[in-house]
Amino acid sequence: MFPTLQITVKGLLPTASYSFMVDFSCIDNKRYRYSFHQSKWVVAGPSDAELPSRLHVHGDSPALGDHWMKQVIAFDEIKLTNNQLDQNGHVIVNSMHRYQPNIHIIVTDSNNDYICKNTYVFPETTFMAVTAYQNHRVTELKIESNPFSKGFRECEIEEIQALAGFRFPFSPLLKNYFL
Amino acid sequence: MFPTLQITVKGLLPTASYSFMVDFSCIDNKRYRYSFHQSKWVVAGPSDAELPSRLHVHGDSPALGDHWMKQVIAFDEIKLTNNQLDQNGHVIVNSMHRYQPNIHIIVTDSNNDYICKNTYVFPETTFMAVTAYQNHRVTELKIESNPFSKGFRECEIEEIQALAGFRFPFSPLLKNYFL
DNA sequence: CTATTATCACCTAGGTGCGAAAGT
DNA sequence: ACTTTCGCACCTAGGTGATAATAG
Repeated sequence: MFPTLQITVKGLLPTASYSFMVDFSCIDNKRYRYSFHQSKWVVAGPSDAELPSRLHVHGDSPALGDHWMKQVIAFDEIKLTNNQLDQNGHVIVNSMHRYQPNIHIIVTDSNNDYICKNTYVFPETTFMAVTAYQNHRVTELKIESNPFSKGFRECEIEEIQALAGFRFPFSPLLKNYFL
Repeated sequence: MFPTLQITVKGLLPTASYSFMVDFSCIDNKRYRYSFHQSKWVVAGPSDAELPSRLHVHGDSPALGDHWMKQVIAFDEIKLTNNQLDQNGHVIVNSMHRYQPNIHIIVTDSNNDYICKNTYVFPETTFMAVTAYQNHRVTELKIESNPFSKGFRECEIEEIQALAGFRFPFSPLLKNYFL
């Protein structure tokens, strides 16, 4: 899942135990398709049948409030799949449906038994699940922003940097500019 | 550090909180050199000055007894250095000295405050710290056993497997045997 | 026709010993 | 003469979109 869902938290009890979890809810009961003509997503019918969302538990859970508060909490281990039979623990979603990630903060006692939870929802994190990008500008945005997509960047300076193996303007070997 | 130091534990309290740590003690006050003639390490003088060993804390710490008991505990994040000024948190050792890893299990309360600890020492894990292998049979052993050294293996079958991209005797494409 | 899957080249990130060079 | 450092090729491991093949 890129970009990565990440949050910072304040106000936890430093020595209390918390677990952080994320699930995904289908935002409406609709299936979408992308209208190339209108350059936007349009409703294509009612939503497909959906299994209850799998809960993704942040790998640091359970941990003390102190731990969660001292750095950005990144849910960079979340993987999505459209395979309803998935055995890898990935979160199952329906392609062409809109989703909203929900962040749950669970408070547990020293035995990690449940005490209570709060749920936080950030509407700006909604997204459309797809198996292929429908809009080239989204592709471009991802290529520009994801380090693993550097091989697809067209920006000239980036290409030369990749060939040269170093960053301007610090060149250990000037001749490498023209490989 | 390869091979990786790893242990299994039994008999912890499933809901008590533990931290696992390793430090390294110089086994004797001697510096060694490798006698190629005698094919063994011989004492070369008194040990060099040594700073107190850095403590390596297992990344899962603190965690419940339950967590530690349900899988092998691998200290695969330990890194050794001979740089006394190291800033990366690696464990500092003197080259050409013999070391013994010591495993500490610390029990903490729900606030992660210290309660008590036990230390376990396995003499079969002693090793000589080096900056270059002194005995080619050690090099060979490491090349054969470490997956990251596959590029140096001479065993023919391994080489062909690497080229073919699959393992005998299950060949998706027989012609690939002779690449 | 549209959506999905599988394979691929191309990356990031980092763990190996080799061998030349440098240090002591 | 012995020890250490550094850049290198070669790996493991896995995250990208492109593309062609497949499914429905």
